[in-house]
Amino acid sequence: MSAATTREHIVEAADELFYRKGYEHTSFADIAAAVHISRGNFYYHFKTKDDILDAVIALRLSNTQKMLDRWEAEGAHPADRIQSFIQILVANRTKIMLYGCPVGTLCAELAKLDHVAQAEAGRIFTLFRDWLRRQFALLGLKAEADALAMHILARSQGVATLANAFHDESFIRSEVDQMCAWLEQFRQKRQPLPRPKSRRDNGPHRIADPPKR
Amino acid sequence: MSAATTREHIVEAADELFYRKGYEHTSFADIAAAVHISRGNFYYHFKTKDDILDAVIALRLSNTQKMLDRWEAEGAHPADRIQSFIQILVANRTKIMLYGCPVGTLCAELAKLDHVAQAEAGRIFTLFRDWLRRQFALLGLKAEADALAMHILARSQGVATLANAFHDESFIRSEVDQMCAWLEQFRQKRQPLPRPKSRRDNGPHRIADPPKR
DNA sequence: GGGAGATTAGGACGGGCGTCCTAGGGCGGT
DNA sequence: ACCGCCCTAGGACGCCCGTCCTAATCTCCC
Repeated sequence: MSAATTREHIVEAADELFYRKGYEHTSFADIAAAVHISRGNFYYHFKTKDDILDAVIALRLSNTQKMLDRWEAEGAHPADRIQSFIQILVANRTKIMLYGCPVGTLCAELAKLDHVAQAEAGRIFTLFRDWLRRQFALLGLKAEADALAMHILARSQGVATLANAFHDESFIRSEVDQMCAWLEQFRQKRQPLPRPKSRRDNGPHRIADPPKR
Repeated sequence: MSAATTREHIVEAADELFYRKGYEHTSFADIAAAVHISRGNFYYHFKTKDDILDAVIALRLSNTQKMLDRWEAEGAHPADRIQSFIQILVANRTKIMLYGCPVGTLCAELAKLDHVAQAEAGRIFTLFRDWLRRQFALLGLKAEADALAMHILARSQGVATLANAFHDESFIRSEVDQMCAWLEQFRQKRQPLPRPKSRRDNGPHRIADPPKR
C-alpha cells in the first residue's frame, strides 16, 4: 500500500468519523482503528489533527464539486438539476436521521470551537450556493437567484436538523415533496408562456413569491 | 450564597457555555471559572457532567415553556403568537450568527455523541412543535397543524444554520420577512371571509399550500 | 544482494480531562 | 462556647488525548 493510498484511507475514514462522531469527539485512536494502522504513524502523514481536518474539508469540497458537475451533466433542465439537490435529503435520509447534514453539523461544530478551519468548511456551503444560484439564473431569475439558492439551502438544512432530532423519515419525504412542488412553478419561466396553461390539479401547489422583500 | 443559588449559578453558566462552546468542549474548569468556584466543589452539587447537562436541559425546557406561555398571553391572535416565534430569529440574531440555534446545535451534538440525554434535549423541540401545532389548529388548520408547525420549525432551523455559517444578518431578516408574509395568509382563515378583501400590495406575497401531499 | 529512502509500529511525554476524597471554613441552634 | 451540618477549596488519581521520537520494516533501483 503506497503512501498516497494510506493517506487517502486516513482521510476517508476521518471523513466518515467526523461526520458520525463529530470532529472533536473523534480521536486519533478511532481513525487508527478504522484504517487498521498504528496510532503513532499518523505523524508521518499529518503533523496535527487540524491537518487531517483540512484534508477532510478539501476532500468534501472536491466530492461536492464532482457531484454538482454530475448533476449539471445529467440534468438538462435547471429545474431538474435543482431537484437533484433537493433529493439528496431522501437519498441520504438514513444517515441524516442518525447524524444530520455533514456540512451543517461540521460548520456548527467548528463555529463553537472557534476553529480556524471554520471559513474553509463554509466554502462547501458556498459551492452549493453558487451552483444553485447559477441554476436559478438559468431559469430566468437572475435578480432573485442568490436569495432563492439560500432559501432552499436553508430549508434543506432545517429538514436535516429536525429529521435528526425527531428521527422522522416521513417528515423528510413530505418536505422534499413540498420543495419539489414549489420548484415546479419556475420551470416554465424561461420562455414566456404561450397561453395560460391550466396547471394539473393532482395535489395542491403553492405559489411562490420573489424572495426579497 | 445558599446552595440553591450556587447550583443555579452553575446551571446558568453551563447553559451559556454549552451554547457557546458545545457540551463536550466545555470543561468543569470552564464552568468553575465562570462561576468563580472551586473545581472540586462540583461534586457536591452534581455527581457527573451528565447531571449538569440534565439540569441545563431541564432549565431550557422550563425557560422555553415560560416563553411560550408569555407569547400566548401577549398575543391575542394565534398568528401574532406564531409571529413571536418567528421573530426570535431576529431578536437573537447576534448570538445565532456566532453560535447557531441553542436547541438545534445541542441536539445535533448529542446525536453525534450518541448521548442518553438526546431524547430529553429533543423535548425542547417538541415543546415548540406542540405549541405551534396548537396555534395553527386555532387558526382552523387542525388537519395540517402539525405539518405546518414542523414546517416553520424546520425553516427557522435552516435559517439559523446558514446565518451561523455565513454570518449573514440580512439573510435572517429576509427569510423572517418571508415567513411572516407566508403566515399572513392564514390569519383570516377562522371566520369565512365576508367579501374577497383585496390584499395590500406593498411587497409580493407568497401563497402557501397544504403541507401534506 | 545491498543500500537508501519511504513507510510503519510502538511507545514515551506532558497536559487536560472527569471524578473523587478529605480537611476545614462558615453559620446556625442550644 | 461549642457542636453539627451545609458548603467549599484544593488537590490526588487514573485515564485518554494529541504530539513526538526512534527503531524496525518494506520497496525498489543499482
